[in-house]
Amino acid sequence: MNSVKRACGNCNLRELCLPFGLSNDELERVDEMVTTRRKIKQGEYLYRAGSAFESIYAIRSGFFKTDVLLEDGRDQVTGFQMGGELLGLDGISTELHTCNSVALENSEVCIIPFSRLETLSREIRTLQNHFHKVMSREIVRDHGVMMLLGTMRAEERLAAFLLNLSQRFTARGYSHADFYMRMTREEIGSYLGLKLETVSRAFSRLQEAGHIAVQQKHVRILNIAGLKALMNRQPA
Amino acid sequence: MNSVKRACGNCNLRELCLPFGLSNDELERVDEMVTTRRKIKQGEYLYRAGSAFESIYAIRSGFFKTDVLLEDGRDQVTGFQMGGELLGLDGISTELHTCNSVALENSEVCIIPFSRLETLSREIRTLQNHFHKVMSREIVRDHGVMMLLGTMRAEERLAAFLLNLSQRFTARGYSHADFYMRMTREEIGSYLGLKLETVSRAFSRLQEAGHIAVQQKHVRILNIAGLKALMNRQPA
DNA sequence: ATTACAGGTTGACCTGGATCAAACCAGACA
DNA sequence: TGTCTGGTTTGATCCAGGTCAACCTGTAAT
Repeated sequence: MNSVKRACGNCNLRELCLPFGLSNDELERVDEMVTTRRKIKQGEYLYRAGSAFESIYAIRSGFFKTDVLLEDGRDQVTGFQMGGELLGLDGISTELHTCNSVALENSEVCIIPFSRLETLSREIRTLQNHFHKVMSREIVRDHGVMMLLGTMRAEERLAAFLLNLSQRFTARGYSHADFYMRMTREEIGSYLGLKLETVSRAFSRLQEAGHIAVQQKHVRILNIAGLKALMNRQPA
Repeated sequence: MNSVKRACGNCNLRELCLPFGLSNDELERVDEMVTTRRKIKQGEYLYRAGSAFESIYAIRSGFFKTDVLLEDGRDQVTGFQMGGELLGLDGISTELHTCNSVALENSEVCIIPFSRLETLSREIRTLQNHFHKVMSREIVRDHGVMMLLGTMRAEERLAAFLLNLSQRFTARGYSHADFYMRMTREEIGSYLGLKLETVSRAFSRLQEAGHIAVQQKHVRILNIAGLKALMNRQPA
């Protein structure tokens, strides 16, 4: 943990993150709310299911996954998060975290005490509205995953996944067509409702079809249109 | 559409719905916000994907489903909603609805203009916090569905689904063990990521195992513990 | 009562992805 | 430089659920 001044004002993720669309004045007030950061090493937990919820977290750098697990040991990755995205929204409802959040690379988050966020968003309309939009966006994203898990075949799921990553990398100023994935095949599989072998085969088939070039975690997208077309194929 | 006075104060779903935990004073102010209701006949749309978002809706009576559809015609039921639950939260993010909402029986909703809800929740802390909890709960629910779609086998999915319905009916004062389902096998299948035939077979197998008694849409739960145990079985 | 029809059940067969098993590869470390 | 290890790829086989098809049931209209 370390405290900071001018957290948000200087952050280049500002426009992707919570302070989106705020005036300088308002930005300063948000800065007062976000006084501490926390570094999380690769493999460490940001929070665990069942622990008390007090804050949400904005990713300043790095990469995370969230997962839930059943009593019997089965688990499901519910999302991968990158810079500018918020973690911990699931904890608001019961004031307990309902999933685990693990850093997939060395990362840093800004700590946003939730009660202060509520106070401030009673005072700043723009902040309030934007926070609501962020929560709503998470719901929409989840519906997309449900769609994917409920109706798509393995290759379509992977195509959808890669397109989504690509688009999020683009929004952060990275190449849309050439990136390293931080997660393993098994984690991708868990997220997509597939086994790691199936994920691996799907990668191979997309490569054979000339849509992508893969080498371990390094992916290059060669034919975006092809991937998109794949997603909209009728099943069977 | 018809206007009403004392919408929430007289509503027996008050404690399940948005006004949860409000004082009488606050309740009156919420009443002023919720001035109109709307009846939707079975099969009619409350809203459609792509239409402008202006309000969220609280279900006063009846039963709904929401679904998203892909260009190619495939669709996925993303949820079933009953009295006291909110509809339309997905629309906040883009100010366009992202799914369709259809009444599965003759229903009535209270219209909650979203901008007024934001105004009021800047003034009433309890309302603000409760609204955040409701949104967060939706995210948690979605994670549950992702878990179900990603890791469970057909019978487990159906067991989880029935237990969830049972629990929600209980919260509304209906029998936890004896209810009519408003949705078809196909709709259940779409929600659970299964074909209707598989849903039908799963019903039959749960019945053979003595966990439930089914006759079309009428379900009786005979062995809750059995259903719960089923959900926590290791796959294969 | 008779018919029509949407929804539900059941059977037979097929297939995509799971499972099991054996290499393979790249980076870490001695 | 070799070897260890966690992750990945690939092959062979299996099976849960999909697909196709026939039939049943309850409701509602005539």
